[in-house]
Amino acid sequence: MRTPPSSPNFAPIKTQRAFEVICEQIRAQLAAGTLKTGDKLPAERELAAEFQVSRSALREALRSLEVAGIIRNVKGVKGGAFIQSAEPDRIVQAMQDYVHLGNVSLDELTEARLATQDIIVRLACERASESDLAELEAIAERTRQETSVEARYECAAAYYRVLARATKNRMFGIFVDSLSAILHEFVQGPDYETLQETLIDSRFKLVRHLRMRDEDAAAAEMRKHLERVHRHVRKNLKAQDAPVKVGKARGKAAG
Amino acid sequence: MRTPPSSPNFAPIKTQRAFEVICEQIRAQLAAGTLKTGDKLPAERELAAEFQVSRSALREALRSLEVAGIIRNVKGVKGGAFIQSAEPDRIVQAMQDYVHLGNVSLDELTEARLATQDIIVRLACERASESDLAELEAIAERTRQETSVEARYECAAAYYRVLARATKNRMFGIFVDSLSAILHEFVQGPDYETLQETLIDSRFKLVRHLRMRDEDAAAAEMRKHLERVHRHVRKNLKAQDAPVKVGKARGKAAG
DNA sequence: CCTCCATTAATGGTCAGACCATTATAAAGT
DNA sequence: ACTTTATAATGGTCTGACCATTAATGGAGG
Repeated sequence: MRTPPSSPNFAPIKTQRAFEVICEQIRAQLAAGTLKTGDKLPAERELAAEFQVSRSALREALRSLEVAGIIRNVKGVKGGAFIQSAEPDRIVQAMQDYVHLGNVSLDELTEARLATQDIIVRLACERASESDLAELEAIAERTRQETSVEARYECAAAYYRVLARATKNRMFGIFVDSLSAILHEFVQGPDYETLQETLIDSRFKLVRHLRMRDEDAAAAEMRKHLERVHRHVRKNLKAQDAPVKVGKARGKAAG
Repeated sequence: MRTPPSSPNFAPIKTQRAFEVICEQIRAQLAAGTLKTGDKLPAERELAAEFQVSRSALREALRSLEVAGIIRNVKGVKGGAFIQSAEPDRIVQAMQDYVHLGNVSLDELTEARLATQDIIVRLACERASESDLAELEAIAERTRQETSVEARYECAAAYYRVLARATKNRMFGIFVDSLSAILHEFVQGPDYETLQETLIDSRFKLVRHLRMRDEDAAAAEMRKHLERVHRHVRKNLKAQDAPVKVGKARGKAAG
């Protein structure tokens, strides 16, 4: 079973299913610019005829594209499949799935988050506009008024999102959103409230540092904050069965 | 059309389609641990009966899960839908789609890459085992022997992947893979070869720094390397029509 | 007893045609 | 001019069928 080091690089054969070919063609038109955001694809029955496949096969293709966030299906006359503008939701979903499949530990997530936020804070420090900063303050203020845990989480997510936006680089927004969404599943600790005052203080402090363009102070504040949250989350791992584990389950079919 | 600041937070209604409910249920079982990697779902016809939906609806659900990388469908007797172990491919695909939908510029990608690799190099510097380092050297050596552009790209991707793995944090691997895949579409410049010698040198130098655990030198080397690549890519933007643009196309249906 | 090959049954992939729910538009009524 | 009703297009679902692939079964031949 040895693999010669400079093997002829056989391409793994893969039965091309109809819907895959369709997806490829549409993705290709997307990459080529023939299709762009807002465009509408022909109706299903029509498209099926064009591709010369059955409607069900075509539908599976459309379903794939929809799940991938590329199109959006709308019912009724004048409905159809519309090319969507890019939303990071699907990436977040994909990362979430990845974690659920049991390959990433809480520590890894936290470390990635720490590192990512460090960059973000520093970039935001350079680039945040006054309106960004004002928005951050507004969100911090709103957090104080919210009571439900869920609403406060929403505020936190919004805060991080605005902070990421202040870097003027959308990639960071994606990373942050993904990590936030995943880590959110761990929160829900009972004494979540006790942290709140400290958290809100920290948010305001951070904005002050940003406004002073004090990169290091801002980064330090963020780090302190995240570590505090991490310690808290760690102690309150979602009760039942600690859904995230590292080990790879290598089991074979259990049918 | 104003949105009150503290609005009651109406949830956007959304017709629940059958296949979505199915997906949710399966995802839930996944998050709960009832389903785990390697498990096999019942056959389509059986599952459809269980959910009391038609086979087509069920298939659209399975298709979604497959596209999401959660299951893998295999034909034939003893075939079926198997829960997959986590592969970052889908995340990469999602990010690629995101970029294709026209929201991220080359500069953004490069900046994100620079920042990410900086972290990775520093962490790898702390944590890389000798076997990691040896593997990196082996890949660099192999790069020198490869001739085709495509093979060399493969080497580069492998190099970055191993480097990311050396951080012992899978999240970084995902980020890097995604960025690599996307940036790969930009490469393909004509004088790609002229860079090669410099590139390979750089790879070896980096490993030396890592082995000395000289974090700053390693990070600097990586930075220099990436900036060189970036300058090159920038000059050789894929001929035709520079597929990545920043502006948001806000057009409405063109059916 | 073992090996090899044809048969068979289960399964995913595809197809064809139908009906339902939703929705924008057109027509009709007031 | 406005409202109401019909109409037709469209996505979502259902039914039932057939095909291609594949693992297991079982028999033929050594």
